Amino acid sequence: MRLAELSARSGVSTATIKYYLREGLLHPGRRVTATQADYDEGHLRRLRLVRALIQVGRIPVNSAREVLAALQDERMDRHQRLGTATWALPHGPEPDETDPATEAARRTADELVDRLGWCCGGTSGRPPAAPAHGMLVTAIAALSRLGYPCAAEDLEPYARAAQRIAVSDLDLVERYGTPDEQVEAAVALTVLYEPVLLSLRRLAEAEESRRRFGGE
Amino acid sequence: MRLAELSARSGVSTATIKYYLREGLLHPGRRVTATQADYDEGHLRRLRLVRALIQVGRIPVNSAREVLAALQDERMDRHQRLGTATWALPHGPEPDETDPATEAARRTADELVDRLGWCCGGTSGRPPAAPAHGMLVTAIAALSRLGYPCAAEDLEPYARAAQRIAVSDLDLVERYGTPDEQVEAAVALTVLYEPVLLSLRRLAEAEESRRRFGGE
DNA sequence: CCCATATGGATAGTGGAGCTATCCAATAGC
DNA sequence: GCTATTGGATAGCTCCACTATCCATATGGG
Repeated sequence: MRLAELSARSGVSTATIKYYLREGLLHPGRRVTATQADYDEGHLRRLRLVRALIQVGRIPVNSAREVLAALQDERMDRHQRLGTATWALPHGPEPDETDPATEAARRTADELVDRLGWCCGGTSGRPPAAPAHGMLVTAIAALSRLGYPCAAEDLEPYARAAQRIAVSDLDLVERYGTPDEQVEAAVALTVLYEPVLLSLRRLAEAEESRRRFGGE
Repeated sequence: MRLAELSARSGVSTATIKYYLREGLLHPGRRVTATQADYDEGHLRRLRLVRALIQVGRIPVNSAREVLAALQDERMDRHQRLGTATWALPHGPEPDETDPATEAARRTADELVDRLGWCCGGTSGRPPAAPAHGMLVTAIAALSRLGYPCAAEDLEPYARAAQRIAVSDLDLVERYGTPDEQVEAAVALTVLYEPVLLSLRRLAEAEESRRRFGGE
């Protein structure tokens, strides 16, 4: 299939596809002549994934490139590929180390991780802290700077919920046969279930707020 | 306190504070002379909230203005103010109605909402669907376009987790005395717990992935 | 009282992200 | 042969969140 057809079948403009090709999000097609290239179903599939990551998952183009690179890196096993892909996801500003709230937040995060018995994510020892850990610390610091409580105790219900969610996630992933499929599934599900989760939470909050405060 | 002091105490540059004043995220200070204005602790607190929403919650400036406007609109009760504020939060692209996947996604979302017995969020009848509902439909459509399963059945564990999270959220909110404080708390917690939740999920996924696939 | 300094306000400019429009030479297909 | 289309390169556009400059007006140390 040629560029125009790839564009028609994906609903993405040729200009944008060319942009993704330039940015390395999409492999170049097989060159047929000097002025023509051939794209296959794999390109279509990849293009749809790229669009989903960028438009639905709101991942920046640069991060998307890294995520996609990780999921086809043959040198790593499933766990490593998933880890590398997750590593590349956007994770907001790094904690501001000059702020005392950050240090307290770090302790809270560590305590939480300890309570749950997770071995990744701690600051002390072990592999360099995951970006998600910095993200957590930044958010806790912001909350406490505003005077909102978020001790390990307050966060625990959220962490337990996250744990159950992760189990569901990996259950979904294991429905797929080959490790390759599993890794793509893991990335797609990690990223695309984020809006699902956030929107469900907002709907659930509305419901709970209605239940408690409705009709005042 | 004058602009320079507000800047020093908040860690936000005077240029940025002026920008927020222009954009209506921060009330102008009390004018003392033609060239001086006086800012109080309320300004400092508001400024910290604005920074948290924008930097940690990654809310666009325009949305932040609407959110902040809602939380001090005296004409509404708690439930309404919280709803209006949540309404203004960013929610990604609207579902693409020309795509058949969208229609299927809408049915899935409706079925899920039915199963849980939520009365908001449905498409049929009742108040105009919450933006979060569109966000959910878009995400489900994107997933199914990629060939990933997300029937109501698959989503139910996520929705149950969201429900528990919403209960925790509102419990935290109810720690605050006045409705005004509660509304601010609700908005701050809705927005600032999003990164908390996402980062906890990523950490939990890493843990679960290590448990299942680690050391291959 | 004087004058360097600081202040608040207005306006224009910056840099990054994610496309988008234009141009071009080489071909495909009639 | 001739027109329309293709892939590729490049420059431009729009939006966003700031940021830098300018200016008239106070302020405060001497």
